[in-house]
Formats: sequence, structure tokens, C-alpha cells
Amino acid sequence: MKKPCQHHTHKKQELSTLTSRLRRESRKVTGPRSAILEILRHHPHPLTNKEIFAELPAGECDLVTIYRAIQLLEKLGMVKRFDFGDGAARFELVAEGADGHYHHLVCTQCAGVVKIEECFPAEIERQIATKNRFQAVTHRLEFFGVCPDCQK
Amino acid sequence: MKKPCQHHTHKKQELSTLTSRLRRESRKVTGPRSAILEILRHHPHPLTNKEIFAELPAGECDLVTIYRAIQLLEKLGMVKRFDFGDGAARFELVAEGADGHYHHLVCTQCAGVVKIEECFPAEIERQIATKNRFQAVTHRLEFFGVCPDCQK
DNA sequence: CCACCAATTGCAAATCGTTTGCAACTAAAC
DNA sequence: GTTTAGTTGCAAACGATTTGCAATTGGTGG
Ligand SMILES: [Mn+2]
Ligand SMILES: [Mn+2]
Ligand SMILES: [Zn+2]
Ligand SMILES: [Zn+2]
Repeated sequence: MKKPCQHHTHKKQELSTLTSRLRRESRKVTGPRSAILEILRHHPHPLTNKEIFAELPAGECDLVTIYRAIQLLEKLGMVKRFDFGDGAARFELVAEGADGHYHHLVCTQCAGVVKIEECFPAEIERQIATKNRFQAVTHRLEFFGVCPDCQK
Repeated sequence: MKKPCQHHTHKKQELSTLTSRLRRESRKVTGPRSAILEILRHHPHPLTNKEIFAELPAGECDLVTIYRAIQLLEKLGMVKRFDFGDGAARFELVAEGADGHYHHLVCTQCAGVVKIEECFPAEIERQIATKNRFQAVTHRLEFFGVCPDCQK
């Protein structure tokens, strides 16, 4: 058995890992759900429900089923929702154990997306929470700009 | 003439300042528009179109007119759009000359809003832009948590 | 004061993403 | 197998936002 890649950690989760998570929560592993998970597994960028639908072999399942499946996966913490401000929610698989905390840099011209691992110092958020006496403070942060390809 | 307040800088813009901006762009100063500007002027928090509509004396104007007015004001840079992720856009008057760059801390229970002047070091954004060769990079950042009142 | 015209408005209808109701169906457990 | 809670498809409902269009009006120039 050869190890496929020594340079990068392949964090793509096994489909079985994902489905067993469903069973553990007494949710059924169905055709549509497996298909959706497969698509998410193979996509490095957050997808809209409609995009997932488009990736699915025609007639595999209804758009509504995707909405419901994604809703469930989000509730179970298996996917994370992102909002790029264009009216459609996007979803991405959360790596096991990972907190799913990262951001994106979105091209305002072509909608291309780059994952951003950096975040500002947690100290800032802590100060904001303390100063305003808020608890359980989190944030939503996305960057926008023009990607290299779209710079003429 | 007495100066009303020495402690805070009242940055509330005069209505005439706002309307003249409209005339300068050959846009008409109408009843609905003045009313909308008045409401925005007196509200420290971003409002949804429907909220503006609710503030208006009954029958003052149609909801659609508010959508169109806000659209215009946004295009002229007189209001800034915020997205708290609940499906409805919110708008706030931008102080003259000000860049309108600030964020919010939103209570996830009661939807109360606090304006946040702090922002993370610009250096971080510059690095992200450079590393990914993006240009004109900006960001959208909002904080969420539980306000003092909602902590039971 | 009046005429004129581009800008504006109200109202109805259309869009779009997302949710819901319900009856038919099925994965998983016994 | 039988049983049943969990799922699905399809039609319809929803809420925010946009659009078409005919009627109205603010601002300008005379
Ligand atoms: Mn962050
Ligand atoms: Mn900022
Ligand atoms: Zn691009
Ligand atoms: Zn609260």
C-alpha cells in the first residue's frame, strides 16, 4: 500500500466516517444523503444548495431534499454555513475535530474563492466581549477583492 | 445660542445637507425620501427596509418606494448596507466624509446591536491581499454574542 | 405663474432562496 | 418479515427584494 501524499495532510474525510456519524444520531443513510456528502467531500469550496443540486446526476433527488439534508448536516455540525452576501448560503464540510474556523477571500468579479486560515488576534474579540459585557462572542468575517485573473 | 453637547461630537447630519446631496445628483427631494432620511438620521442602529416602513406614519409611502430610495442612497454612498445573516439587509446613514468603516456586535437572542469601532490591524488584510495577489481587498466583519440583558 | 420632462411613485406581479404540509416510501432495528 | 421513526417528492407557501407600467410630480427654464 502506497501512501498517496506525504506533503499535504489529506483531510478529506472518509464517506464511512460521515455516514456513521449519521447512524450514531439515528439518522438514516440514504441515497440522496450519500450523494450530497460525496459532492461536499470532493469540493474544496463552499457550495450553494443549488450548486450541489447541479453536481448531482440528473434526477438523483429533489432540491428540497438537499435543503433538508444540509439543514440536518448543519445541525449535526458536519457542515458549516458561509455567507458571501449574494443572497445564497454556502456550505462546506467541517473536518472532524476541526472547529471549522476559517474565512474566505472572494473575488467580486468572478466569485472565485480562496480559503483564508489567518484570523485576527483573539485578544481583540475578547476585549470587545468584555467591554460590552457580552458572552459567547463569535464573529463572521469574509474578505472581498479582485483576483489575479480578473485584474485585466 | 447654546451648544447642545460638549462631550460628544454630534455627527448627526442636517437634513438639508442630505437633501442637497440629492439635488446635486439631479435626484428629486420628495416626501418619501425626506421622511426616510429623517428616520435614518434619528436612528443610531442599522434598520431594515421594513423597519423604516414601520417607523413611517401610516400611508406615507409604499414599501417598494423605500426599497428604491435605499437603493439610490446606497448607490450615492449615503447609506451603508450591513448583513447580520438573518435574511434582511440593514442600512445606516454614513456620516459625511466618514468612510463608514465599523462593525457591530449583535445579540443572538434579542437582536440588540452595539456599534464596534475597533477593527483588526490593517496589516493582516494587506498580507492576505499580497499573498493571494488580490487587489482592492476589503472585508465584512460582524460579531455575535449574548448581551447582558439576555444572560438571564 | 406655466409648460415641460425626466425622475418618482403606487400597485400588481414576478423573482429567488428557503421553508412547510402531507401522503407515500424505506432504512434500520427487533 | 414486521414495525416504525425517519425520509422523500411534489405542490404550495413564504419573506425579502425586484420589476413593469401607467399615473404623478419636483425642478428648471421661460
Ligand atoms: Mn476568524
Ligand atoms: Mn473592519
Ligand atoms: Zn476573479
Ligand atoms: Zn440580547
